[in-house]
Amino acid sequence: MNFEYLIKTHNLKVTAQRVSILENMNNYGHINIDELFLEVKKNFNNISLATLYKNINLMIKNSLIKEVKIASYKSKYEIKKDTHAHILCTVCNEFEDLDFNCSLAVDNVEKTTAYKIDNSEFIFSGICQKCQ
Amino acid sequence: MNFEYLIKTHNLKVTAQRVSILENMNNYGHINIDELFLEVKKNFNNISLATLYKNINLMIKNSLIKEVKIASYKSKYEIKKDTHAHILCTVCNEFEDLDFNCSLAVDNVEKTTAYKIDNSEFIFSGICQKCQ
DNA sequence: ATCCAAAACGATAAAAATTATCCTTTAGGA
DNA sequence: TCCTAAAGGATAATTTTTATCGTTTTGGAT
Repeated sequence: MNFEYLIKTHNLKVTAQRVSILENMNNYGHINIDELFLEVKKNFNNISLATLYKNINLMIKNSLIKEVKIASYKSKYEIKKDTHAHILCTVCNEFEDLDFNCSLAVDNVEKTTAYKIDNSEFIFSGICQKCQ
Repeated sequence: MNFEYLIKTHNLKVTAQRVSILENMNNYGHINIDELFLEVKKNFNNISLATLYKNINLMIKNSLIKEVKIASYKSKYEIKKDTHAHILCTVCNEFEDLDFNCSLAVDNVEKTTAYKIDNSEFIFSGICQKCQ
């Protein structure tokens, strides 16, 4: 994935710190602030936590990344892609994307509520096969 | 709704503060910590914010209430009931329950992933009819 | 009704998470 | 190469949440 291009097309200046943030989000799939801070520190020993927060907030505002809030866990951040559901194992804490057709549900809800839906969050949680 | 009974059956001692917390959650449907603090203060002028946090955490642990986390909003709390979806208007911030068949989706996901699902969160957001 | 221990309360301190400020450095267009 | 707006790091301040502690209350046993 070309992170420089991704940053540019979202009207932000390209910095090495930002590229590193996106690289790590991409490697992890989803990453929380503490994990991200540790990872980015490997490249930029003196990166400020404030810089991390500022970038995350800015990238969210500019629709480059997305925050996923999960009850009793820290927020996770991911690079924006097509709407997709998530599934969490509350035993091993594995958290993954799900191949689930969200648009069917969205269409249905738009019809019954007359809302214009522009975002939907689906989080399933339970116990994965390995942990059962 | 009998809140005393609800508290007792969840193995907690009945206090006037807890009843007030549940009453307000029930009245609002969903309420965040700040709103709840203001409301409960009307009955208990000297209630401590710490007490509110302690009770919320305890009631969550004992499955009496539930936290709903929403990106870029403060968490909302609601009395536990059957799994249901939520919908948010990002213009007027109205937040309501949705009559949406979650169990169909859960069944589907259980089959395709081999997870044992015990909870699911569905949050739709967009613009309600009035705000369009 | 009274007593008692565990639990809950309020006040407050402490810790954790997030944001703001300020000065220096850098990105990227002119 | 120059210049300005933006980004970085350091740090302070603010906000949010949790822990502590002494007092009070709940609810079961007497």
